[in-house]
Amino acid sequence: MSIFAHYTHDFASDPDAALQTADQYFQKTGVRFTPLRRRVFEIILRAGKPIGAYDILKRLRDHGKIAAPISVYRVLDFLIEQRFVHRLATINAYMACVTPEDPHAAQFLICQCCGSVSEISDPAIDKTIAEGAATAHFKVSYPLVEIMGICADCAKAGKTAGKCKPD
Amino acid sequence: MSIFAHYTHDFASDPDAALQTADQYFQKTGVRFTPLRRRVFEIILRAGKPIGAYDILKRLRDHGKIAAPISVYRVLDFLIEQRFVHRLATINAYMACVTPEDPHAAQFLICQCCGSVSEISDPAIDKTIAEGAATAHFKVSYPLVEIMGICADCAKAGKTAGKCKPD
DNA sequence: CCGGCGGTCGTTACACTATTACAAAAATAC
DNA sequence: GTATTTTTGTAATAGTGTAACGACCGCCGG
Repeated sequence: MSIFAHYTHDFASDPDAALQTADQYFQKTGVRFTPLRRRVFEIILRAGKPIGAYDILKRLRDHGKIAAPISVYRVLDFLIEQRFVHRLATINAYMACVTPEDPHAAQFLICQCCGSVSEISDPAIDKTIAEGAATAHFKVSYPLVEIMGICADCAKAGKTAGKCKPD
Repeated sequence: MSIFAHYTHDFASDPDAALQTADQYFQKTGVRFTPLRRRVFEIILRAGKPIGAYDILKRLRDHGKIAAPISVYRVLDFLIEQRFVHRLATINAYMACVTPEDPHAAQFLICQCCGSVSEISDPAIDKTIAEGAATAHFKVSYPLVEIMGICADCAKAGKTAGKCKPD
């Protein structure tokens, strides 16, 4: 259990449970969770870390599915809209979020050394952003916060942004 | 004069002055501000809004310069490192910042209707992000905040995220 | 039953964004 | 003036995302 456990979504710890949650959610809402959509969501969940669109495509094909990029992007758009998946613009990757019922603004800590990403959900950050935008009379639809830096593990190993190997 | 004037960088209002500032800055620091780098910075300044790497390339070529994408990207890396240019990850575009001497975390308000981008620099946002990251023992190198939504002008015209034409 | 309708998916082609590898040229240092 | 470092050029390619169009599938009303 990491030091972030109380703070991050344990989005990758149990893909099966997450899929079940999704099944129930879509059953309840009547939104169509088709086999393709479910399959893509499962791939993202089992990746255990952010995954690129073309990696998803590769894994679809590994399972005998013939698919084009556009199929993946369409499903990603759907899953993002349904709040089951986040897009990380800085690294062009996608990761799962298992708490779509609880709409929240998420922030991401992206390690420049090891590539790991932690999702946090800090209301204080969300609040100051909302206030800053309001000052500019700007109506927020989606606040994207991607914090680049060095994670605790890499920092402990003596790594820095410029040099990702220990001294 | 916009309502943001006290709040945003008026980065595009006077390209000539910005270029002069850059000239002086690089003279002072001894960092090489080559003709190509200056030319690209000028193009970004005169664009008056975020501009893509290939648009920069096009404009270089319009002025008789034969150049490849890599040239533009190298210059962009340089300008970003020198804090004269920001990269907007969500829209793959670049825009000028005229206050590199005053290192600051910037936040961007990106209008989903008209595509305009305002740069704000809200210390409160910066502070809460720093605190949130510290809680996770994460060492921040660059906090990226890109707030998607509807700008004041478009909101006034009755536009929304889904429908970018007035009712 | 079936015809229309909206949503989903397949197929093809393409546009846009960014990088690798190596060579030439220019500026700087000794 | 030669060696070294930095910058730029050249060519090819990798990676990311969309457009356009048609087929299919489920659903609803007639």
